[in-house]
Amino acid sequence: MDETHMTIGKMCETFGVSARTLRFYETKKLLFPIRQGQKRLFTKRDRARLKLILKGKRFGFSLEEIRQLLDLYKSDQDPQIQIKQAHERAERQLKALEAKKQELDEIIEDLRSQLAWGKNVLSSRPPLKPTIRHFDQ
Amino acid sequence: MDETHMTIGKMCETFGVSARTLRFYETKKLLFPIRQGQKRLFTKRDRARLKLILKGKRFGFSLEEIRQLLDLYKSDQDPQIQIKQAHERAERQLKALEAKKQELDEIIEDLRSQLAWGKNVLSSRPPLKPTIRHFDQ
DNA sequence: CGTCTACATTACGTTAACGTCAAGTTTCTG
DNA sequence: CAGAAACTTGACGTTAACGTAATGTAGACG
Repeated sequence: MDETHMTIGKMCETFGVSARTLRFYETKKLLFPIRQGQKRLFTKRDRARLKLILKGKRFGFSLEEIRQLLDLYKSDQDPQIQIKQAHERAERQLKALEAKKQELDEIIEDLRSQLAWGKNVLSSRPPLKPTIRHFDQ
Repeated sequence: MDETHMTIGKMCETFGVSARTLRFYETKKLLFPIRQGQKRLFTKRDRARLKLILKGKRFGFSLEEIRQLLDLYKSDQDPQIQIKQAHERAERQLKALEAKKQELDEIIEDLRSQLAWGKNVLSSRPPLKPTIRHFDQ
């Protein structure tokens, strides 16, 4: 059992995804398993990438967005200028992410105020005293 | 010009969406324009809902998720028990939202550390001293 | 009256992200 | 060595969220 190389089946049970999904991610250049004959072997790097893919998906990113995020990790060993470009791309991504976070905060706030409203309604209608306005609506 | 009722065209230009989209949202029970003959007239309530729809979309929610959020607003004038149920649903939603926010924070953190790494690489290769390793890669 | 504009309905097309067979290998195991 | 297990490559199916005609109508206007 080489811990640095995992078969597709082992990957599936480890990460709770289907084999189809892993193959699909390969065609989409998200993963790059090496080959042993026909069979795929997923490396430590693939596993790290998959973790971020799943994290991104749980959050709601598209695979294309995730690929762009992953690409930030890719150019580590490129010459200076590419690193700089990657860095700039990363900062733009970060801005976008924080904008998204802002949207989420707004939605949460909208719901919170709505919740508060609901609570007020509940507390202004004590359950022991049956409400007078039965047929409002 | 009745400010409380808007035609579909006016809606489009106000919110920057297509007529198809508005009709589609109607079929999906997200909007409930009234009819004047054949024509749709969108009420203030529809506009409020559309605002939240668009906000949710910018964030990345599916229409189904958005519909569930909107349903929280729906039962305001229902009897007590429904308010209470809505309130509970709202709190579950809120939990989910905050979990999502947590995911986002994690991704942002992942990227931040990667960014820091990029910066280190950059700063460890001062731009004035042309790098020795021109043909690495 | 004819034409334009704004709207309507119906219906087929599109992209993303896989699911789901089908059918053929390769590898393990008794 | 036979059969199961695990894998492979197609290739078609599915859902979501609309786009994009194609075609029809109702009212405004010169």
